[in-house]
Amino acid sequence: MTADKGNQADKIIAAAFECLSLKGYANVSLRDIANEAGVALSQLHYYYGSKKDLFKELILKVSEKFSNDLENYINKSPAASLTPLTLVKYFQEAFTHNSKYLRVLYDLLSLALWSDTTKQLLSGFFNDVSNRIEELLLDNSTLVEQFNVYKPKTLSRMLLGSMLGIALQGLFDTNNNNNEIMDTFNATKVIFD
Amino acid sequence: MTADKGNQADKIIAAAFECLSLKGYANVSLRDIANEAGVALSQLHYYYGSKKDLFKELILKVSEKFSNDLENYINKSPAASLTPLTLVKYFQEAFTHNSKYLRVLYDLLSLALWSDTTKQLLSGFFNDVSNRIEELLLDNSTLVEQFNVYKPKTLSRMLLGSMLGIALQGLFDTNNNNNEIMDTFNATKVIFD
DNA sequence: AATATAATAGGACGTACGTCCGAATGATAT
DNA sequence: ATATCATTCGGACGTACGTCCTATTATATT
Repeated sequence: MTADKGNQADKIIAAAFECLSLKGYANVSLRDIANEAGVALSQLHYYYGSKKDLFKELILKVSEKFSNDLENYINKSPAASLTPLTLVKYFQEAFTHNSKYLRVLYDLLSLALWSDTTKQLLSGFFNDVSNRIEELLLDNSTLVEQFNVYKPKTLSRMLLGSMLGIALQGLFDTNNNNNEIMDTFNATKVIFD
Repeated sequence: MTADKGNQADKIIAAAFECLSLKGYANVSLRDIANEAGVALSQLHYYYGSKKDLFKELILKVSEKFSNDLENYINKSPAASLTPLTLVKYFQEAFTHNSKYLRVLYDLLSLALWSDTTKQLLSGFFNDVSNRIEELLLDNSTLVEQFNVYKPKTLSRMLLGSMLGIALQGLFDTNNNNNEIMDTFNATKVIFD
């Protein structure tokens, strides 16, 4: 999502993301984005046609980035320690170092509450991530046994939901006390005791 | 939040809520609200001064309603069965019968990501609810013992976060399969096994 | 070098928005 | 009945927005 000099279209998307992470969709105008990108307003229409289409593209980029990040995080973990806790650690890391992305994700989610096309895009993203978590669960046979009352799909959705909700809560901590939020993430480990 | 005939100010707030639940903050204009309320546009300025102040009022009303609902739900549960699972059941009920309120809550949350005054309002609300959950936890001495590794405050935040996240996820289920979401809520019970 | 195509910029267009004024109406007190 | 104050309304004002047209500049093709 860093600006690729020379590629105007990417520069615009990157600027859109930057604006979004600073002010949120409701407060961002195409003029803001054009300014941030250092580009004429009309360029946005030239490359993306409409505001809707521009943000459609942005959503695809953001969810792709999230999926890739998660995948990389999983892959760099030693296979021996690959558990659902990997997911917890990933969210802790994301919250600490990429809260900007989390804010944008939630902003886009709220957008999707009222727009069917956006909803479709993001529910696809949710499904992808949730399926990936399900794979993690299934890789661990003792876990499957431990939770055999619940379907792995259900468990993975529960886990993902918890992560998202705790992170969301953390974004509202006015004291900005990261320790408390990390502890809250950690508390989900009671699930695997 | 139902329109109180004769009280114009309340009628306007109720209309604002209705519009919000249908279209979301970003897509609602003061003219929409005035129409919904059956009132002249200028009345909104007369009673609330500005759009910001109107929604500030609305946020207070909505969070009050949430807190009250939860409190009522807790109180009508038999004391014997008063556990954190009460919270799970409350969210299941809210999701099934009051998803409109949940949608509005998330919309307002996303608003708060970018507005300090809104953030303050809603983080106060979060704290209230989280404190109430903490009381529920503390009432159950066996639970306190079971989870003595984690502070009750941390556990309550984890629980609330999980509920919010799972509900959020549910709002994006395009198949609208309520059974799956209820199962996902139920899966949080593994915490108390 | 000449020509065609793509990219960029400036700026105009209509629209929808939040705000708020001034007049009309209703209610209340003297 | 008159005066005072609160309430309601229609509509105007300036502004900011998304869209898109036209002219200009850069790039590629012959």
